[in-house]
Amino acid sequence: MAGSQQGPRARYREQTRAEIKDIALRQVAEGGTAAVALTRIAKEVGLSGPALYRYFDSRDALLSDLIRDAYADLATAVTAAAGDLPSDAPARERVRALAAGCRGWAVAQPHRYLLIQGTPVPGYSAPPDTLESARAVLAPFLGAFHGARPGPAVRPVVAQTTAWVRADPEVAGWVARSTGGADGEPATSAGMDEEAAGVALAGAVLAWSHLHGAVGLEVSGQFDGMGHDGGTLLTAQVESLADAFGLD
Amino acid sequence: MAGSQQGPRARYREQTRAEIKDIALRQVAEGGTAAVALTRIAKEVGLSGPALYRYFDSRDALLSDLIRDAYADLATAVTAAAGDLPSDAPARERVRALAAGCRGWAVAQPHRYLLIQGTPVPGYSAPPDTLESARAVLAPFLGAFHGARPGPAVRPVVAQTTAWVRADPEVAGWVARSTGGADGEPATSAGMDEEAAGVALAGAVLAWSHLHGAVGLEVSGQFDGMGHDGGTLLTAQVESLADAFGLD
DNA sequence: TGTACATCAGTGAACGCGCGTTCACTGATGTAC
DNA sequence: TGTACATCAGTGAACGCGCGTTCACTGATGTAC
Repeated sequence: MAGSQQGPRARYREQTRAEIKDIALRQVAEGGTAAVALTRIAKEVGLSGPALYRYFDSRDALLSDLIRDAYADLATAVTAAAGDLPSDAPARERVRALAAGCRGWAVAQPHRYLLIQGTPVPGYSAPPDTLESARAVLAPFLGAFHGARPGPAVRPVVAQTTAWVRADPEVAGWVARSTGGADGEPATSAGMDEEAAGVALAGAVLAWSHLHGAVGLEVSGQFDGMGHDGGTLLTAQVESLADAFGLD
Repeated sequence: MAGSQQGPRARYREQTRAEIKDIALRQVAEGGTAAVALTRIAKEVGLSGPALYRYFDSRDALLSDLIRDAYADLATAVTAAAGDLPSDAPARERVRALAAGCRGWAVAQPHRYLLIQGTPVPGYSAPPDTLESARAVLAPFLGAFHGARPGPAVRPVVAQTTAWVRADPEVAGWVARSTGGADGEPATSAGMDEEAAGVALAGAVLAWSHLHGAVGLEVSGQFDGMGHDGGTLLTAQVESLADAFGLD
């Protein structure tokens, strides 16, 4: 009834879908998004070209799926990194772990990271649920920055995110839920909590930007031959960020 | 004799080359690197397809030129931003100006920035002089971070860059030259100066990473609908960086 | 100033390629009575 | 348990397309004497 129980036909179908995606991912790894070609996928999976249309509506639909999966997977990795910590771990350590988890995932499969972060694909518009997945990645960071004491350097960002939270109740609700506040609390309406939400959101967005910078440079190979370790760079940025937010 | 004096034939040639590049750039803006098509360029510029081969050896050669130009142009913009400052401006202000200059250039022509920073193009290897251009972009930052006092958060990066400077005399020479030290000084060999070079280089690399993060997120449109201003984010990161390096 | 020659811009035809996608059709697998 | 029907996976042929690039060739523009 829940759909998890499925006949052999449906199972085989999922299996083939997965195989198609695997091959497509390998093509991404080898030549970027532009190198994904249904014709070659079909050949490799042992099907005729048109047969692929039983599994994906179009090439774009396939790409959308890959991006969706990558986001979801990254979110899982980051969440797992948070889960490995003792629940009383200090905020700074949480941020460290989250950042390291994110980088670890990206470095292990650069092509999938580029799928998320890379140049928008020509003529291709991201699937709408991407936003939701992006939020899933950010959510753990919100918790880590909840209750932080932002210093002067980052205060303008806090002001901006606070305004954002105030203006968009939907975002406010998301932040409130993600910072682990009980669902019952009216976190959305109380003025004090809006400010706290702004702080948490500012931290998360800044963390995301730091990650995008350090990991992006590393993954796109800009440090090759520079004798540079991307991890060191990211760590430095994360520590600076933690300092700027007065984390313990 | 210097080649700047040229006949009308050569001038017309340069003009056509420029026109071809303009159209190619517009194609990049509209659909990414993959959308650059010689056939369509030829049609638009009023030539037959094969005629383009009088101006560029191949499609890859054309793309290389675009990337080269973008790098050079960004370097010019950043250098100009540095030049607008009074020569006795404090280091923090220098970094601010440099970062703002870089972002300004990128935001004004996002597609060219993506050409530099974006996902590596499938099957395309960057032209060798890219490295030199990248250095030209970084050079002004070296000057700004020269003589900085790095705090604990960024010290691991400094250690790494110092080791790098020590190991690669060519890089050491570049840093020495770019920090405005007189060419006569043996900046490469003296131990004290190697440390200073490491500090400057660490600052520059970190600045680059911060820029890549904030500007990259903004340019690839990840803040759209977030009610977020990329400039605020970048400023916050730059101030944090300046703090971490103890800039005045 | 005029002529002979070299250089260069540009053409049109042709190459083969792989691409995404549609269509009408076949055979196997499930489902309902 | 057996039969009738619906669903689904997969095929092969065909579509038109735009692409990068090569080739042999023409005509205009410069250069040398």
